[in-house]
Order: sequence, then C-alpha cells, then structure tokens
Amino acid sequence: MSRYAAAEIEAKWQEAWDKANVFRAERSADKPKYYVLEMFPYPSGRIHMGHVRNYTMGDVIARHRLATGHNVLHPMGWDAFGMPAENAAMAIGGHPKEWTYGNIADMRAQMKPLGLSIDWTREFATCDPEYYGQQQALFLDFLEKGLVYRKNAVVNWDPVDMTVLANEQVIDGKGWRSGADVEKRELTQWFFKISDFSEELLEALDGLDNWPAKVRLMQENWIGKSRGIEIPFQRKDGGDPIVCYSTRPDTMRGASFIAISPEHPVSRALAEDNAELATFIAETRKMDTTEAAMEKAEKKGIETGITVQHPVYPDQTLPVWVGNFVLMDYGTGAVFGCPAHDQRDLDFARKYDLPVRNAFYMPGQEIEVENEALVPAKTEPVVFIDHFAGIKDVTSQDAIDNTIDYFEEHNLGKGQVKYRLRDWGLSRQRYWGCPIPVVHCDACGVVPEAKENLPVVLPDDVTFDVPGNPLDRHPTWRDCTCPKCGAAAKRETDTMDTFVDSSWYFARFTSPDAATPTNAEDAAYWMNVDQYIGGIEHAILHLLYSRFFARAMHICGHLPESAKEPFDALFTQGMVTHEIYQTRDANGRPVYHLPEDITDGKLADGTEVEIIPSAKMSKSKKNVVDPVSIISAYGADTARWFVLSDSPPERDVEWTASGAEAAFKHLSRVHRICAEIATSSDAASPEADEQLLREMHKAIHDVTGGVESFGFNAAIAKLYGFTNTLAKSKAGAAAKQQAAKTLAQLMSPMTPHLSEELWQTLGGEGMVIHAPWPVADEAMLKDDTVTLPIQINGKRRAEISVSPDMPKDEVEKLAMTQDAVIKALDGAQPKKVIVVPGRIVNVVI
RNA sequence: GCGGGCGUGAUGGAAUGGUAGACAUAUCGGACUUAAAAUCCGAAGGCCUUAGUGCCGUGUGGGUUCGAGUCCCACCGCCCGCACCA
Repeated sequence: MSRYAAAEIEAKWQEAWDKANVFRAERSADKPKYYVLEMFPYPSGRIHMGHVRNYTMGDVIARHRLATGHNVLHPMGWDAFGMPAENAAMAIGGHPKEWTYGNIADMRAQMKPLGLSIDWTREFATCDPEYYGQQQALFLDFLEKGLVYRKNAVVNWDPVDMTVLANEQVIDGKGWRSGADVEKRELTQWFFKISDFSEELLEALDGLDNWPAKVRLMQENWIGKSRGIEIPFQRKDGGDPIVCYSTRPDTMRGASFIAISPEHPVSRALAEDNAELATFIAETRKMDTTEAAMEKAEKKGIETGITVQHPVYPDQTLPVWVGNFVLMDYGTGAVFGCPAHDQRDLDFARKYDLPVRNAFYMPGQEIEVENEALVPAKTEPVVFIDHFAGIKDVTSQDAIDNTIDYFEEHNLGKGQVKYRLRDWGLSRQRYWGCPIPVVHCDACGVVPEAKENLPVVLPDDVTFDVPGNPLDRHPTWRDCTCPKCGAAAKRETDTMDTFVDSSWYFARFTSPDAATPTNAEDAAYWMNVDQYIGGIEHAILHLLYSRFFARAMHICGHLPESAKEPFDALFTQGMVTHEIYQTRDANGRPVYHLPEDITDGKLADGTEVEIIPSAKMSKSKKNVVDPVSIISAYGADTARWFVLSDSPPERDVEWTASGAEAAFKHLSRVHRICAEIATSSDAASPEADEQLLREMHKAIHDVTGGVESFGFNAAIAKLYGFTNTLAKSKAGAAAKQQAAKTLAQLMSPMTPHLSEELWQTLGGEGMVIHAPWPVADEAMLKDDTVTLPIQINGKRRAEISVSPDMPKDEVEKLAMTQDAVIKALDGAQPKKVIVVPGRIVNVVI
C-alpha cells in the first residue's frame, strides 16, 4: 500500500486545477457570486505562518462556496509601497523597486504551493504604475468634488538627518538613526475630508450586522461623537473671550481653572514676550506626537497671568493656564478644569495648588474630594450643590442636557456636536509611494495634473545614500509644465500614505485591467466583498479609511451606491505564536535561538535554554517557523490542517512541532484508512451501516456548520471524531465507501489536495472540487435516546436515559423515582422541579 | 493614560445560561516486534489514613439565577489600537 506522499499529490492536483482553470473568476448570470478577500500582504520577502493561517481561512470559505454552487472571486495582490523598501535601500543598497518586485516574486513562489484557490490572473501590486495611476485619477476626482484639501500640519522632524520621521521612527523623542531630539515642524499637506462623513460612518455601523461587535464599537469610539457645549469665558483684561469646549457642563460649578493648548493662538501671542512660556511651548513641541505618549506624559502647565470670569458665578475668577495635555485639534483647544470630577484635572490642581470644588456628591454622602476625583456614571443619580439650572437630584446626563438648555437660554454658550475623528493627512515626504498628481505653478498656484498625463510615474534613477526624499533632489523629475497655463512648473514631491493604496484595492480586483479605476459592470457584479478576513490590528484605520473611500468613490461614480459599505461581512483572525528560546551571553544579554535548533529544550551542544511562553512570531525573537520548510517536510495540507486546528480562528494559535507532526500523522492515517476502504469488499451489515451513516450525517451537519461560522477548529475536531468512527466501524464496503467519500469532501476546504487524491482512490466522479457539497439528512440527525442529568439544587446527582420526545411531566415523574432524589427529598415535597427537555432536570429542595 | 479584547487540566482548546474539560498534544500503561520506528488499544483536572451517587475546581472578589466558564459590577494579568508601521 502506498504511503501518503504529500509532495507528489499536491503537485499533481495543483496542475489539474490549473488545467481545468477552476479558479478563474468570470461574471456569470447563472450562479450567485461570492467575493472572498483576505487582507493583502506587504511583500516583506518571506511568507510567515500568519499569512498561511489568514489565506487558508479565506481558502476554506472560498472552496466551500465553490462547492455550494457559487461563482467565487478570490484574488490576491501586494500592498507594495512603504518604508521598509526605502530602509532596505538605505541599509543594504539597491533600489526599492527591485527589492519590492524581487520580494513579490519570492513570496508568490512560496505561496503557490499552498494550493490556494486564487485567481492569479487578477494579481497586481500597488506599486504598479497601472494601479497607482488609477489612484492618482481617483485623487483628482476627489479634488474636484472637494474631498481633498490642503492645510498646515505638524510632522516629526529629525534635525540631524534633515528628514521627516514616522511615529515609528521616533523612539523616546529621538530619531531612530541619528538619536537627535526630534522637533515638530509645520508643513502644508494634503488631507482627505473624512470628517465630513463622521455622522454617516457612525450611523452606518448599525447596519454592519456581520462585523464583529468589538470592531463596530472601536470604530464608534474612534469617531467619538459627543454632545457638548462651547462656553466663552470673558477675560478680565478685556481681551477676546476664551472659548472652552466641554462635554460635562454639569461640573461647571466646580470649574477652578482654564487650560489652553500650547498651540492655542492666545498661548502663541503671549509667548512672544514671555520667555518662560516660549520655552514651555518649545519643550511641549519636542514631545512625541502620538496620542499615547501625550496621555502618558507628565501633565505640566504654566500660568499665563490672564484670568477669566466664571459665566454663572461672576464673583469667581479663574486663572488661565497653558497645559501640555490640551489638544489644539480637538474642540476649541481650550477646556475648563474641574478637579473634583476629573482625575487629570485633579492631579493638575494638586500639583499646582489650585482649588478643588465639588459640583455634586453621591446621594446620602456629602464627600469632599481628596485624591480621587468623583466621576459617577452619567446614568447614576447625583445631588447637585447650589446648581444654577435649578436641578438637584438627577442623573449627570439630565444635568448636562439641562445645563446646555440653560446656557443657550441665557446666551452664555452654544450646544455643539463634535467628533473626535480628524481629517486624514495623506502627504508623506517619501519616495516609495504613489506621487500626488499636482504641480506647483508660480502663476496658477497648486494645479491638478491633467488626467491624460497620468500616471505620474516615479523616476527610477534615485539614490538613498543620504536621508530625505530623493524626489526633492532629483535633477529633472520635478520639472514639468503647468497644465493650466503651460508655463514651467514644479511637481509635488510628496507621495501618498500607503493607507490610500489599501483603501480601494478590493474594488480594483473586480476589474484589474480597466482603463478607469473601476469598470461599472464589474464593480456592480462583484461588489461587495462578501467575506473580508484580516487581523484585528486593522479594526480601526484601514477599515474606516476603506469605508470612507467607498463613499468617496461612489460620489465620483466609481462604485455603485450599494457598495458604500464595501465589506458585507468581516472576520478578524488571531496571530500565530510560538515559544521563545533564550540563553544569555557573557554580559547577561538575551540570545535567541530558532525552534529548529532546539531538541528537548536543549541546543545541539547540550546547553539548556530558557523557554519563554508563546508570543507573536517575530524575526528579532527568532520564534519563527518557516512555512516553506514545513511544506517541504509535511506538505501544504498538513500546514493548512494545523493552522486551522486547536484554536478558534479569532484567537491566537500556538505553533508547536508536535502539533504539526500530529497533523501529518492524522492525514497519513486518513490516507491509509481510505485506501483500505477503497479495496474492501465487506458485506453489508444493516445495523453497522445505519450507525455509520447516522454518524456521517452528523459529521456533514457539524462540519458544514463549523465551516460556515468560522468554527474551523470545531469542524476539525468533528472530522477527527468521524475518522475514528469510520476506522472502527463494522459497516460493509458500500457504506464505508460512501462515508469515506463524504469525509474526503468535508475535508476538501482544508486539505484540498489530499481530498482530491482520496476522492480518486475511492472512485469518486471527476474532481472533488467539482462535487456539490453534501447535505445532511435531518432525519438521520436525531438520536433514539438522550441522557438527562438530574440535578438537586443545581448539583448533578443522577442521570436518566429517555426518549428525546418524552413529555415534560413524564420526565419529571421518572426523575422523582431516582434513588438519589428520594434520598435527598427524605419524604418532603420539592419546592420546584425544572425540566428542560433534552437537556436537564433540576429538583429544588 | 484612553478605547477594545482575552483569562478553562501539564499544553492548545470544547461547551444555544443546562452533565465543565469534546477533539488534539505531551505523559503513563498495554498489544504487535528479536529490537526500534510505525500502528493499534487503554488511563488520566485537583484533593482524601472514609475512594464516594464524596469534596473542590473555568484569573481574584462580589452579584443575578432553580442553575453561571457563559450575564452584571469591581479588581489583577496579558494582548491589540491610539491617527506618519503595514
């Protein structure tokens, strides 16, 4: 009997699929379409287990849909622009373009052996001029519709390398290469007007029923709609009032200071003749621009000397401070501080000895705030002290509403709805990205490039021996003529954020060769993406940007109205993790070791290694397993089977050598069992046949359910069980062959090559990929008897075996005859008996 | 810091509010073998001088419920995101 020769089987069936052109997606009216998409990879050069897991999941869905009669679109491409290519060029020389296309070729070669059901004819990379040229066309359309504009924004500036740094390149406030203190610099940059869509993007979340609730919630919080109020505070020195924005005007009575942003016009004006303040503002500008860093940084302030009047209690005077924690981007760049009811304000007040005044307290306990701010939930009732709007015992939410009304009635302020969502800055001062297609003309100003001049192609003759954007120093690339007046002009040298590239690639896959960004018929037919799969790390930005882009593309006529929400269903999968093996060098610094160098917790020379629990696979920790070596050792089906087993897809899965070995052994076993069954001539056995077929229908039911609901691990557990049943069954050859063919089919989304081989061995007709998905017979799913546990006061004490249809009162009667029940009751009547048919009986005493 | 998530045997994990630990790994025992590998069969959450229809047990502490791994509150730990990483 032949062994399970994965390499041979896999090559053979991949060729057969190619020949039959099974994965080619063409529009068709006779079948329902199904578009399944996994987030496309960045071409780093090597595929990793995370890719294998992600693409295998998508492949299971795609192959299952194929088997259920759908016209499936399952494309693949490359998110190919970005910093790593430039970093590689700087570190090892070469050109980002060569590096990137070389990596794509390598990764494609590593991916193909997985046997994914991908229509490779639709493949593209975002760095192809054919793709980014259409992206430039989109940009021009957006510009025309007022969806893009220019404004000033700050960037991280490395004063030594004379270059703009990404947040990732700023480490503890210093440039990652130069180590110099990073400064902030203001540049004129392009922005997408995503904030115009705040309300729409928020409201439409409700309709995304097939998105994880957590992602919708994260997006809701990110958009951050708040109802608040703008309150002008009159300056005692007669200057323009300082307008504060607050979402908690119910705390007004406790206001004891005003804090304004260092970038606030008042701060800037004062700094001109206040050296101390100027220094403070300069210091603040050195802070990381990330929100996380701002929030974690020590809250500092400096008093301006300006005072304002409390709008409701005119005898109260509040000092105005400049605070490093106030963001100019949000609200009005000024807030009032209420230390009693806000922890940050309280810490600030304690630090600078500012007064702490309660606005309210909890009913029944009049607490003075000490070191912990009193912040009740908005729905909790509180007692207001001396409140101007005449409210006493109400919830904070009611108090907020009343206060806003009161302020509006008395002309003291204006209710305002605000969103946290900011416009999307897309300008990047880098070479390896999509050029922004505009020119700067001395006479006409900023002029969009003419569409017939697209694509604006990146020049190849650039060098990376010095930092900064090579486009800036290119001798001729910038030179162009103004599309408006024909005079000599200069190209924009900024390129687009790589998030732009990934915000519409899903639409481009519907017609990758179209001469416009999309083809209307193809987009109408294939959109939306029926199932999108990717990492939870993209829960906010990528998905929100894509939702915005779909709307903007609709406005410009590139997508139908129905594609405004481009992803019908979203699934966020977990990572592949691995243990970390570590030893220490002479200086006590950690040294990491590759898993393949470890045997029984030891290195080849016998040195014991420290085992650190599972963590995300990363090159620096060396806890990586190369899919290529796994595939050559065991085959793609084993790798696919393993990444789907054990862990639920949304959670992390730990790669273990023993697990991979076990997956291989199992597939070998299935191969062997099926080969035996194929040649078996056992006579039929009515009882055993019936039993096997019942189990087969249960397996069809459970595996189908698992595949359709992302319960791949559960589906695989069921397949293990069914394989055992089949192996032990005393059924006749015919029943066994039927069961084995079904097993091959049920496994085919996960182990497509092996399934084809088994199907052929068992005499199945054609290829399993063309066989319709089996359907479970409902009548075969019911058991004759069920075991009901009997609980007494919630603790299991006995069990009875009954027909699933036995009426409730009969089940109760039978339960009462059980020894354990009689003993526990001791002649008394039970307080209550709960019978859940088919589930449980609980006797309450 | 803020927003979101997760926490179950030695390990990965299963479990529409209804028998906690399915399935798998590692481990141990047995069969087969001259031997090993492979294969097959089986044991197994913890506790106990009472081995039971016993007690305890799903990060910690409370709560709701006839019944909680599951729902609610608080805390602890870990993970993801925080707008120029992709």
